[in-house]
Amino acid sequence: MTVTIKDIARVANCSYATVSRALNNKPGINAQTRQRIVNVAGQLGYQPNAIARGLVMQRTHTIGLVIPDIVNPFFPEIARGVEDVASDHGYTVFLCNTNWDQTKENVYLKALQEKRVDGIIITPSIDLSSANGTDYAYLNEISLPLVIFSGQSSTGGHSYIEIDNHRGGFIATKHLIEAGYRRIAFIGGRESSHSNSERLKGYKSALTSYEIPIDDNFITNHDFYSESGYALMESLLSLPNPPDAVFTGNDIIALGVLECLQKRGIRVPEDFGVVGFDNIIFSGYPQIQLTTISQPQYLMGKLAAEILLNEINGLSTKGVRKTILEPELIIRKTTRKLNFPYNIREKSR
Amino acid sequence: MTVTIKDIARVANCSYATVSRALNNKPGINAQTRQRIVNVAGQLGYQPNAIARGLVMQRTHTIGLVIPDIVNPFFPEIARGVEDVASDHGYTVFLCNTNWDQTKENVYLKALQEKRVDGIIITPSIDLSSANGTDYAYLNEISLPLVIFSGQSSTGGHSYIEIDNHRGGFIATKHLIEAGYRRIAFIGGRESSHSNSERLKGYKSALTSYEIPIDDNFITNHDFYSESGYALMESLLSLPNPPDAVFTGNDIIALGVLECLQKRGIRVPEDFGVVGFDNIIFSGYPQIQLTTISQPQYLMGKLAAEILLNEINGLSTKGVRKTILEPELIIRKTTRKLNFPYNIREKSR
DNA sequence: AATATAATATCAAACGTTTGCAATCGAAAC
DNA sequence: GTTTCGATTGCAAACGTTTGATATTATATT
Repeated sequence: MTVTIKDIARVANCSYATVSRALNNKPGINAQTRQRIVNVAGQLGYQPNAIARGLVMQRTHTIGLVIPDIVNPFFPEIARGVEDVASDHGYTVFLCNTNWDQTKENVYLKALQEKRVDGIIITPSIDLSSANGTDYAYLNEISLPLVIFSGQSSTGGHSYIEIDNHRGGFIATKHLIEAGYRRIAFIGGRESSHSNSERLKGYKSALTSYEIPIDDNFITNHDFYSESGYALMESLLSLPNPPDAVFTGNDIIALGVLECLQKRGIRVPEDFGVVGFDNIIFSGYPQIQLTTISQPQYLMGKLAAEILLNEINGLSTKGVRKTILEPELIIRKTTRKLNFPYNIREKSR
Repeated sequence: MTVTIKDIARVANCSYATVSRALNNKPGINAQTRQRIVNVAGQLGYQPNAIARGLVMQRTHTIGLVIPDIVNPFFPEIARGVEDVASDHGYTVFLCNTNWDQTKENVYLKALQEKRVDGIIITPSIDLSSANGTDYAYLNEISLPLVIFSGQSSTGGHSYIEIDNHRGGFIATKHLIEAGYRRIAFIGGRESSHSNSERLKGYKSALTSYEIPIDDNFITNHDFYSESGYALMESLLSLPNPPDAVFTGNDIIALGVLECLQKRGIRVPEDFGVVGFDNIIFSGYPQIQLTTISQPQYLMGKLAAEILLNEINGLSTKGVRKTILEPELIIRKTTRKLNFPYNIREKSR
């Protein structure tokens, strides 16, 4: 049925070793025979079998990308970044979407290893640094090149790349404070997510810096979905002394928050400020104009892939590489301008 | 380094044929030996080599998904759908994002075949039915199970699934007409895209049904991106006799259109109506509220994968299967309510 | 006790490549 | 006319599985 190297050898009248060498531009083949073989291969419509090749080469030119939520526009940009560099280097990527499901994450990781991918990029659905060891020990058991995206290695044994989430949370909150909001709440996503908990820490740190007391009732977490943002906003507003601003775990949550606010007829930014995180493309749309913290998504995807590919090809200098990017505050229309002489001085962090 | 079936055989003191059968729950193995082997495998941390298995089985439990734009929220939902059913059936999916680049599409298709995927789901970047044969002959040369997503087979040789784009274009335009808009323009995406040209045909057909003349100046095409929608809206507005409504090739374009309109201070829906296509999640957000044509994205992804898997496993009744779903008009806030007694009768299509 | 039968285990080929080593072949060198 | 050398080419093993055919063993049957 399918044509193999042996078929070519038969019609080109040579051994299949020669065919292999000719087709792969290996040295030591007569130019004419090479040409003859190439012609025959073309005529027969030969398509090399990457599976067979992978078996002997112990390399599949395949990488795995494990992400928690392909529907959040943050991740497609990442995926595009890794995919672009992967394909530029002749690699193909397995997409694994976990829906924040740890079990699924484990299943995928196992499958990827069985499929003998050359490396893995993963956004773990839980915080490796705080998780109890047993849960996520498996990540440390992976001997493949692996880069952790937006999360840190629990052992320090893997490269990772992320934005400085703590700082991101800090400048977001600082901005709210400077814009004159005082009762600032936090609506996070998954409590167990690394990025989420770092952002929360940044939030707390900013409040502390400005000597604003931290109110535990103002700190909420649930999901990285807008429904969750909507619901938590509802509950925050029903507090006896509700907040006048909120910093959210990501932009999607913020959209839910905005929806709630609009429904309640609360004016943004006049009476209520909101700052998101990620700067997904939709946050910049004129109807939304969400103030947020920017992550260079496509670039981060590219970087992650480059780091991984270097590691795969043994080019990385001494293994583990930690890349931390600077977050950037994007001021738009969901926070008011600083025009209150509040006379506040930021304490050093 | 890595432990193989032979290692297990050695310590379990049996042949590796036995190990294989034991681990795969094949019959004819003594319960005790099986248990012993399973134990050994566990102790050694054995991970089956899917590459080797794929070579002998001629099956990789892998499918390819080729889409033109992972960043358009339409496609991540699709991807999630196919991935969910794939993973439920023990399949892994290669994600291939072409950025509407035909060359890239070809490269990917070749790579997928070389990697011996069991099947492919593809949204072709050009219209197969109208493309000149040579260009897209390659799709017909693919002997793998293949389902065409949102596009039709040029030969009828492949299954496909899509929404009725013609009808979608028709009801979108009809709605604009019934809402009282009269100078209705079309801002499409890729002219060569199947779905786009079908939607355009539907648009024309609706105008004709209502005896509204078709103005070629009102028919524009470029990209499926919002920048393109913005730019084309600009140019339409600079026409001596500009339109008062627009039907766009997809929601993303509509967002660009809306942005332009807002910038120009044109009131929507009072003075200008816009209808999109796809009903991506963001179209429903309170700040956007775009009237559009709905496609059940996740479901379509699931269906595509199910059809493909059936074909792979030889379950499909007699090969080619054509699935065409009904589009649904979602009326929101970018078109005004029908409150003009225009006294118009729809001609039968 | 000898034979038939069923249960279990092994052998070896196959899947389609790559590659170290050996073999061949001309021609150049002596 | 040998010998030697370099350029080509071929051989065969290896990668890690699966599986049909066969061999072995234990049990049941007479």
